[in-house]
Amino acid sequence: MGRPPSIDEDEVIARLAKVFSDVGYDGASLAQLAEASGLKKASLYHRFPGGKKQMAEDVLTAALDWIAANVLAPLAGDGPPRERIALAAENLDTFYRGGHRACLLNMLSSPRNEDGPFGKAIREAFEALLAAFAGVARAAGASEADARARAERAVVTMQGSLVLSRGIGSTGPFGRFLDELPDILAAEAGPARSRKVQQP
Amino acid sequence: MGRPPSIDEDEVIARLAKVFSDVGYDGASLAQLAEASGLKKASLYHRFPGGKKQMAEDVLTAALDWIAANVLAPLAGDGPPRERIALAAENLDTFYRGGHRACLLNMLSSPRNEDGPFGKAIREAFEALLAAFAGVARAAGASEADARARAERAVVTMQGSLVLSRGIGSTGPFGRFLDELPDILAAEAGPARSRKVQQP
DNA sequence: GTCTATAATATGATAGAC
DNA sequence: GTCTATCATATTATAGAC
Repeated sequence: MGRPPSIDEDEVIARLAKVFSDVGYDGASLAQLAEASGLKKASLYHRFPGGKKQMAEDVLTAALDWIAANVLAPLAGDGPPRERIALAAENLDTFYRGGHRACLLNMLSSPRNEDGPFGKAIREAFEALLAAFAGVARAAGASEADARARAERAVVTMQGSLVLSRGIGSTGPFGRFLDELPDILAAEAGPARSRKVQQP
Repeated sequence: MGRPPSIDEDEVIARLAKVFSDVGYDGASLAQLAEASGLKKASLYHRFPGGKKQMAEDVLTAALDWIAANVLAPLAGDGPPRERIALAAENLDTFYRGGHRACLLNMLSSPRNEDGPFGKAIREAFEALLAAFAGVARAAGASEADARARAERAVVTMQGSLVLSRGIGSTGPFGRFLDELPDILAAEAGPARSRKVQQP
């Protein structure tokens, strides 16, 4: 048999993920991917016979699996909704490195979803996240329509805060998104309480 | 003298802008840029001696000028705040083609703002937009801190809704952002009115 | 100002030794 | 399974005619 793997597959995927998250699909060259992974180009092709496209696919799949296990699953749990949300927020913070890492769903997106090799996976991932957010909002007492609106607001705010954090070079916006996530998804106050939000 | 310009410069910039918005900086090849602009590669280099980098810079500058004139200026006007916001929203709808076009600030972003040729312009553009939004929120009666929070929420929602619209292949999220923009920036109700939002 | 033709390099990918 | 060496192509960019 050949040599033993010099690097764990999960570690290779993790290193490739950083490159794709940083510079996107087109921006990632094989030279860069080889450098980052610690493998030579030919070794990368041995592990990913489908080439760069497969690398990105496997990276995306691994990311979505992680999100499914650490964000979607907690949101669908059976504890108090706000506790589920807090756990999901904590894991999103880990996933996005506190806002330092861009979202693959944004970095791998193509102009029209249907084109591009990842359009279908990206659309399904967004829809799964929307469904999970809506589910916990529903569990917190929102109507079906309100839950959907809250879920969209959560996804939109997450993506937008990541874009702005990268744009201004500060993780502030993403941090504030995490802080606000519970109130975005679960009604802020009981039915009889007066509001204090949006008033100085 | 040489031949007259076969295509108006503004039109060339507009066509290049579409390419960069669609596929980003790295994704845009000179073959693609030449095809889209209607000029041959050598003619593009005649107009943009700095090459692809200058094309993207000029495209970004033109976009930011348009935004300054059609979004920032209206927001800083002297009419009723909600009218200023309505005009800004209308022009943002035009600029982003109803949500079909991605934001250059997102497509040209680099991992760390400081790297990349456009980081400084992008950061300044975000800050100018934040300042303009905060200004109109302030004019609508918000405190300085509340105005800043509302401005950030507006920028974050705009960027996030564009990302989600592209991701799911529907302009719905961006359309809803435009609808909500007045309430994001200006207090929704007078001080004495009870709330109806976020309750089914 | 635009074009055809071409240069110089980087890219994605493969062959074949160990 | 990893590597060095290489291939074919696409890329950015330039030269020079009109």
